[in-house]
Amino acid sequence: MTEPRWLDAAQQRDWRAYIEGSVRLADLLDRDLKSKHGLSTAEYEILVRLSEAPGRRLRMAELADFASQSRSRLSHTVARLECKGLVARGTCGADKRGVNAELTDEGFTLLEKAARDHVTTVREFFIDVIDPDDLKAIGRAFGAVTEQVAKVR
Amino acid sequence: MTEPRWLDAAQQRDWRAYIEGSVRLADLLDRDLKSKHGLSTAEYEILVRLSEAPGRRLRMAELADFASQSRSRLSHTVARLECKGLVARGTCGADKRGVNAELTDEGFTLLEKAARDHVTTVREFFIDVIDPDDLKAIGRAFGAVTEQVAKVR
DNA sequence: GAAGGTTTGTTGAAACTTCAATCACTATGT
DNA sequence: ACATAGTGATTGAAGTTTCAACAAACCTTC
Repeated sequence: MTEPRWLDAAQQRDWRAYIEGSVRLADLLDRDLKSKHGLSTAEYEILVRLSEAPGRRLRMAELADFASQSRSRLSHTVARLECKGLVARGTCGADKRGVNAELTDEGFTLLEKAARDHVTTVREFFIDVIDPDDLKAIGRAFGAVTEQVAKVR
Repeated sequence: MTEPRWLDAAQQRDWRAYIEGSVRLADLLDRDLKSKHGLSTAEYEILVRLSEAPGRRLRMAELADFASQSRSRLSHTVARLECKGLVARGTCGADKRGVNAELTDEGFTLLEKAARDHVTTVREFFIDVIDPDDLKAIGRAFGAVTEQVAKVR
């Protein structure tokens, strides 16, 4: 059994700080969104992506990709959002297999409110506690991570 | 309704890069651990914390804290780990409410194997694709995030 | 020393995610 | 034109997490 390249003390500290911080932050953001607007982070992410798409609509597969969710998970979640009246589903013209998810007016209104609170919380617990240069570093680093993960997918 | 302080373009780019990268990385690590060793990230985290504790044992509440999990979740997860024979539960002497979770030899052996593979994957998709200075920045930043989150809990 | 409040850990049900199977449609090759 | 494979999306069941309620032990204070 070949010995792996273990992390040195500093790398381990940084990696663990990241794990702990990211879990705690995700937890907090989730509770915040849920308590104030009844949305999970996953649902919020879906609404955001739809709101930015042309015509506020996207095919399920694209939406799944933008929101970093599996298709199955997206199906279930969109079904729930449809029940709440925040999203509507319809067939898209060309490909009869395709399904479009579209943000309803009600969904857009809710999202506008949720986004305001959300950005405030993101600032309070993330942006405003981080040195601006460190934030840039985070952007670079996680861009690289995404690229690397994409290579094997 | 007062207008919130929205993120500027660069902040938004960095924040989104982080969200996407962290979700994709967590996903990948989870699948990796599960396929190679049958462990979820949450279970792995628990085994790691136990392995580092004196006597390889910890009270449930401490373990929950170290592993950034709710007590309820920990109860369920430890129950599953106990079924698999990786962890054992016993009462702790002083406080009769307390329960100790202890890593079994079998659990330790599995963890040793899992940790080797895990560190390799963490390197491949995180450590080794990030500039060392950026990694330090991540450590600083998420340390600050953890502190800030801890203030309100 | 008993009442009231807090902490610890578990439980069951509800909500959510994952996994494998499936269905409907499209694309390809012969 | 037909068979075959591939793609898009959904489904139900199994597994996991969250939530609220609970019981047992501890702590305080009168």
